[in-house]
Amino acid sequence: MRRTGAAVGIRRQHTAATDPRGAGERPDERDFLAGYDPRAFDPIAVTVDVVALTLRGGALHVLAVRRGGPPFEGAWALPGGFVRAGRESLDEAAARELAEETGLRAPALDRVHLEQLGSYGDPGRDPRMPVVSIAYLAFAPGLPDAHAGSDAAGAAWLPLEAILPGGQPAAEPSRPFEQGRRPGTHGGGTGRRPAPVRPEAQKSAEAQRSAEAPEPAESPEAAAPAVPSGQAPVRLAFDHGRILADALERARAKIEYTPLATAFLAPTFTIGELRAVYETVWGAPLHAANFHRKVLSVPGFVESTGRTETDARPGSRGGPRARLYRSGDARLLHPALLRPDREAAVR
Amino acid sequence: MRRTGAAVGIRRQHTAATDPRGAGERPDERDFLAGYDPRAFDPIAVTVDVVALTLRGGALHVLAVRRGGPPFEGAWALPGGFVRAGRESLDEAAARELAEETGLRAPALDRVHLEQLGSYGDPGRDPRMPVVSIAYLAFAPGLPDAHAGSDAAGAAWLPLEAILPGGQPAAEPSRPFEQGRRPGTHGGGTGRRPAPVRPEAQKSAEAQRSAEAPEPAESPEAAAPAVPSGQAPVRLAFDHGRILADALERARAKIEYTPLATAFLAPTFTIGELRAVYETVWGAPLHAANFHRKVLSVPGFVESTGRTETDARPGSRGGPRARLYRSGDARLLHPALLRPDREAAVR
DNA sequence: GTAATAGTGTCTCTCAGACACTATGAG
DNA sequence: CTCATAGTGTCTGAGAGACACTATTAC
Repeated sequence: MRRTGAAVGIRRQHTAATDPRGAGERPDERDFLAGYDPRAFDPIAVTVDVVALTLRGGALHVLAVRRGGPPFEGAWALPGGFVRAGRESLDEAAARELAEETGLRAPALDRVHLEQLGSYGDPGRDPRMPVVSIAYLAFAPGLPDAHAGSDAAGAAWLPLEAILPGGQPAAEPSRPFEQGRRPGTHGGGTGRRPAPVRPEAQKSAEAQRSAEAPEPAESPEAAAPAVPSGQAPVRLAFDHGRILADALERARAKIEYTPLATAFLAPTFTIGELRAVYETVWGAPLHAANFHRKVLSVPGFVESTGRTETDARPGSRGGPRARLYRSGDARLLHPALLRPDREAAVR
Repeated sequence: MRRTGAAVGIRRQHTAATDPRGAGERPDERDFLAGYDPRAFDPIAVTVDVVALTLRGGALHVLAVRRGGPPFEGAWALPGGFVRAGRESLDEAAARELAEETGLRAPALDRVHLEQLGSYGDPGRDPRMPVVSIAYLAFAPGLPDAHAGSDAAGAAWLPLEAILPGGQPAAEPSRPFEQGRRPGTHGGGTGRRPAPVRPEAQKSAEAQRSAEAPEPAESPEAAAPAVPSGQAPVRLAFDHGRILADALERARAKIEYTPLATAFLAPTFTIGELRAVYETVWGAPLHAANFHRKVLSVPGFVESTGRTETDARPGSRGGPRARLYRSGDARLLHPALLRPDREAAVR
């Protein structure tokens, strides 16, 4: 029997037994009436949760807020909130939540890519009441520290590797972020290319917090988990771990056939920076020369600005000034970039 | 609904109505109340809608129900209904709706692929009240006539071409279902089986009602549209037209990289039948010889049964007996099948 | 100087697409 | 017989991946 990833098998549900509502009458009638008085039904809360991804110092980070009360008090969770019934669309609600948590305003916010990821509504996912969450996925360029926004007890960018060690579903031999990048570990994670492991990615987790990306000023009163320190996997509240995993897989797939990787970068960028995005999100090193040629060969992916890097280049180890590009007008990459590996994902 | 005594804040969130984004007070306090009594919020109804696609006589059909009351009384709509709060997951709700509408029971229903498509929650999409719909997409093998299920005034399989003439986004020169086999065009294609396909699809609208798919006992009072007669595009109720368009695009993309096309077929099938699925869903003719080789070369896509067609082959105009295959165990096609042309279209 | 990067050239292998061709069976 | 299909052989062009190589800059 087929069925891919998120597919569900169908089982026959029976419901009659426990249905407290009228037995004889046509369900449609009930629905009709319920349509006018939804309170005849058990209420379901509708929220949006946002998985906002960004790159800080060469590592993927996700925006998280600290919960100030039970359940999961003190735990990290995805930012989100209730949809304002009838007054905003789901997309608008997600954008609003993102803006509140990041403190971004219009101009900067426009550079953020936001798309719907999926909905989560398993019974019991919130112990208090039935809640359906519509999850959104956001790609943002390097952002300043998260605002402990208006309605967030504490917000911070957490390194993804602290939450999803190894990187994700579909157990692959290639462990994206942690493994293979550490000095002591065996050569290359994927095994493909032992040498060119990018040092940036390597030191990212630590180096970042200390120097380039000092963690956001923690909400003072919150004593609990500061930004997690590398090793022990952080468990997100509710089913947010699963949502995050789904989001990561979506992000990895999406940059294959769309130019959205550029959404992680400044308006102008070098091919090397773009390659770093792919390497970080996919968790695998890419062949620099071929990547370069490939990107320039896909119509509409990037367009030249005619300029080159001029200022001091952070972390540069030397080399010629790279040319600067901006995002092109293509919405789909054609042909798509191919993720290395993939073999294992099939079975 | 259950509530736990000590509940605090469902999530840092302000109550929608007030949302003073209160200066001093901790938002979490308000959350406390909000989480505790969701009725403090304007209620949002949560429903699932199912886009069930099947192939009947060489044309894509979608399951639809006729609305028995306002709004959109008499119009066709996607089958769907309210999620039973706290007692079923979204997936289960979708499966339940599909079962009710198709009248399918366990064994047959297990062969149906069902996956979440996306959520729709624009304000005003239902004139009566705020409703968020989680849409599902189903691929089903040729199914019998739709049951006027327990809660459906009338249910029927409508030819997609009657609703989305021309087929959908990305307006292509290739018109999916209507475009005829151009004599002189290379062998295969939508034009493959000129006899069965064309006329069928064309007359399907009428023929179906009279012979092959007699409309489910029409809801007597509903005078409105019988199964739409070919030409005038049917407008679905609510935003279901857009949902259907999204579903079709998803289906077209999904069969590229998953073996889900086989979900439209019987447990065993020929390569020619499989190709007909692709041609119908993509609305474009494929090169028969290359398709054949390609399918057999993708690991895990199909596996041979060792048998060949034996019975009378409907619509056959001669030729050798085709070998029979069944679906393989791959979840992803590797490398993927490529859709002809491709242009722009991204969400 | 060394080391690392930007960018180009070019080879090989895979695969998609096109065509040619044989074999089979319905009418 | 004709004609449409099932299935195989094979060529060509595009493109991915690998490697070699030059040029440029930080240290």
